[in-house]
Amino acid sequence: MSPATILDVAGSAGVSIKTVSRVVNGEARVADSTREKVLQAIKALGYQRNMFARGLRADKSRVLGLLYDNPKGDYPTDVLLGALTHCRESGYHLQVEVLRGRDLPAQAIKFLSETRLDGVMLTPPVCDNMEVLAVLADYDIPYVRVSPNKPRPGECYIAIDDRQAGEHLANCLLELGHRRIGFIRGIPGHAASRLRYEGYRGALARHGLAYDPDLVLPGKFDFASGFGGAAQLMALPDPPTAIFACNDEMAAGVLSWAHEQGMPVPGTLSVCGFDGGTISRVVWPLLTTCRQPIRELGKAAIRRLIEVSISGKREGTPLILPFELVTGHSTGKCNCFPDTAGQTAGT
Amino acid sequence: MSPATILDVAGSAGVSIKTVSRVVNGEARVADSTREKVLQAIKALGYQRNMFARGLRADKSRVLGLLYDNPKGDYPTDVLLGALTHCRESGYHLQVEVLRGRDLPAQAIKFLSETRLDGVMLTPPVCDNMEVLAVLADYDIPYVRVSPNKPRPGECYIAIDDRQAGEHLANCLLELGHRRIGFIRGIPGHAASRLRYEGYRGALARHGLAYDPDLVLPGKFDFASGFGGAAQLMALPDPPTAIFACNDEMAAGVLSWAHEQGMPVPGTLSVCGFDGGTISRVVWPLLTTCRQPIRELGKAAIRRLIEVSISGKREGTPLILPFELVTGHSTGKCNCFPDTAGQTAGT
DNA sequence: CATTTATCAGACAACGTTGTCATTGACGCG
DNA sequence: CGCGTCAATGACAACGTTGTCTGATAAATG
Repeated sequence: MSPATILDVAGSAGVSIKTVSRVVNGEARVADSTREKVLQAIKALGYQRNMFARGLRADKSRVLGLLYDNPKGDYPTDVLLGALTHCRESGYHLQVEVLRGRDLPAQAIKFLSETRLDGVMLTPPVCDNMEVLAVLADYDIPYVRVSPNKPRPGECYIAIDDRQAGEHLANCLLELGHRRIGFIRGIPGHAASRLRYEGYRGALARHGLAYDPDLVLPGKFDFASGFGGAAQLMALPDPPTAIFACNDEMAAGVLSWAHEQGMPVPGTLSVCGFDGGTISRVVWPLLTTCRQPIRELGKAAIRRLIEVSISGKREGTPLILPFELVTGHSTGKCNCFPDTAGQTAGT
Repeated sequence: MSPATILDVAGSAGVSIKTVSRVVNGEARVADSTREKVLQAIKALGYQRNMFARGLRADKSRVLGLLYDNPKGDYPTDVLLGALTHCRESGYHLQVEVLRGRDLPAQAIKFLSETRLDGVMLTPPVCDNMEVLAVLADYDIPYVRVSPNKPRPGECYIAIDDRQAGEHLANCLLELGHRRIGFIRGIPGHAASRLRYEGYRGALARHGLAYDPDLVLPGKFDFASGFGGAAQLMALPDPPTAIFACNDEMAAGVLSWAHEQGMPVPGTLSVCGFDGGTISRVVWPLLTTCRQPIRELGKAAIRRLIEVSISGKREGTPLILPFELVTGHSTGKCNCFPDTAGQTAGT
C-alpha cells in the first residue's frame, strides 16, 4: 500500500487539497465543521505529510545540524542531548555530522551539498575553523557557535564565563590556604583553556601572589596530560600543594599519579578539575570541579537557531549561561606550613 | 541569488535537463565530451542538487536514524561515532532521535511522521520495546537492533557474545585463585546483563563451584549501584575476594567504596568491570574489563541498513563481533587463604 | 433592498528532480 | 542500398505539497 497523500484525504473528506493543507498546517480560515471532517479523514487514512514535497515547496527542512570534531567524553553527548530535547519540543530534527581527519572544509562542502539544513550549531574546536565557517557562510546557512575562541562583534554565540569560572575555582584553592597552585592547560587555541588560565592568573594577582611560570604546563585535555603533568609539577624543587587541571579527565590523571605515589589526596595534594561530567563523579575522591551547563548550552543553541531560521535575523547578543562550582573531596586545607599546622593541631 | 537548478545547468551547457541528471547521478550512457561540458557548467554555476526534489521523486532520503533512550556514558557517543563514520563513507547522513519519558510509541510515531528515513538503528534498552518496534513495522521502516534482548528467528541484529565475555572475565578471576566472586547485575530486561550473568554462572559451574545467590546483587548500571553493592557484599559473613560488576561505572563505584574503606585494591579486593570505555581508563587502579567494539557495532549497523535499503531484503544472519579482554591493575591474586599465603611469603 | 465586507473554499501553478518513453544519428551486415 | 541495432540524448509527466489568486456564500451595513 502506498501511503495516503493529501489528495486521498481531500477526496475522502469531500474537500479540496488546499483545505486539507490548511488544516494540516493549522491555518486560521477554516470552518470548524470542515476541519473536523478533514481530521477524521486524516485519521482514517493514516495520512502523514511528505516532508520532501513540503520542503521542496517551502524551502524549509525543519532539520538542524550539529557539527563537531571532538567526539570525546561527556561533552558531545550532553550537547547532543540538550539539543535533541529542544528540537523535540519544537518539532525540529537533528542531523549529526562529524568532521574528522584531513580537509575539513571539503568535508563541510560535501555534507552541506548533500543535505538541506535550516541551520547548524558548532562546538569547539571546529567552531573556530575559519575555513569551515566560510563554507557555511558561502552556503548561506545560519550557524551558532558554542564557546567560540574569538567571537566576532555582533555575533550571537553561546558560552559560559570561563574566565570567571577559572578565577572562582582558583579562589577556592587560595582560600584553603594554597599558595603554590599548579595549572595544567588544555589544547592551545581552545578558548575555554585560555580563559580559565586567565582566570587563574587573575585570582593569583588579586591575592597579591607572584606568577610562577614553572607551575603552568601545557596539556591536551586527556588523562595522560594530567598524569604526566602531575609528575612534572611535583618534581619541582618547590612543588605545588594543589593542582588545577583544565578539565576533569586531566584531573583524573593527576589523581591516579598521586594514588600511584601513595600521596594522600587531599592530604598532601589538592586537585580540582573542570566540566563536572561523569568522570568527576566516578573517580575517588570525588572531584572538586566546575559544572558546565552543557545540556543547556545545546538547548540554547537550538533555540537560537530556530529563532534565526524563522525570523531571518542573524544578529543578536551572546548568551552567557551560569556555571556551578561543585565541591568534592579532592580539595582540602593546605598543610604546607608545618609550623602553623602544628600549632593549630597542638592547641 | 537563488541557487542554480538543473535547468540552469542544462541551459548553460546546451543540453537537456535529463542529461544533467544523468551526469549528476553518474549514469553510464553519456558521451565523455558531453559529461565534461555539463561538469564545467555545474562548477561554474555552483550547482548543488536539491535533496527535497530528489527525495520526492525517488522516495529515498539517504538519511538514516539512530534511536536511543539511554544517553549515558560512552556507549551512545561511540555508537554514534561508528555510525557516522560509515555514513560518511557511504554518502548517507544520520539523524538522531532520543526517546525519553512517557509514551515512547507516540514519540516514535511523531518523529517518523515528521521525517523520511531510509532505515533506523536502535540500541538498548529501547531496541527491546515491542511497541516501538511495532510502530516501525507499521511505517514499513527497515531497522537493525544492537544487542537485542530476545532476537527473533531470522532477524539480522548486531551484538557481541556477552555470555562468552562474561564467562571469560569470570574465568580470569577464578584463575587468579578467587573462589568467592561477587556479581553486580545491570538493569533487568537488559540482554547484556542477563548474558554476562549466565557467563558468570557458567564459569563457576565449569570450575565445580557452588552458586551462592548471596553473592549476586541487582544493579542499575550506575555508580551508586556499585558503591552500595560493594558495601553490601563486603558486609557478608563470608565476603567475596573479588567483585565482577556488569559495567565500568558500577566497577568505579566498587573501587570508590574500597578506597573509602582504605581497602587495598587489588590487595584485598579484586574488581572488574565491563565495556572498556573512558571510565575504565581514568579510575585508579586501571580497570580489568572487557572492551566492547562499540564503534564497530555502530558501523556494522549502518552498513547493514544501507544494504537493506538498497536490496530491500530484510532477512539476514546476525553479526557477532569480537570482544577484547583488557587486563588492568584492579585484579590480582587471591589472598584468601592466609595459611597458603603465609607459607609462600615465609619461604 | 442594494451594497459592501468578511469568511471560507477551490483551481491552478510552481518547486527541482527522476522515470518512461521517444527520437536521432551512426554503424554494421546481408 | 535497406534494414536492424545500439548509443546518446531529449521531451514530458509525475512526485506531494504550498502560495496566489479567484469564486462563492453569508453577514453586516447604509
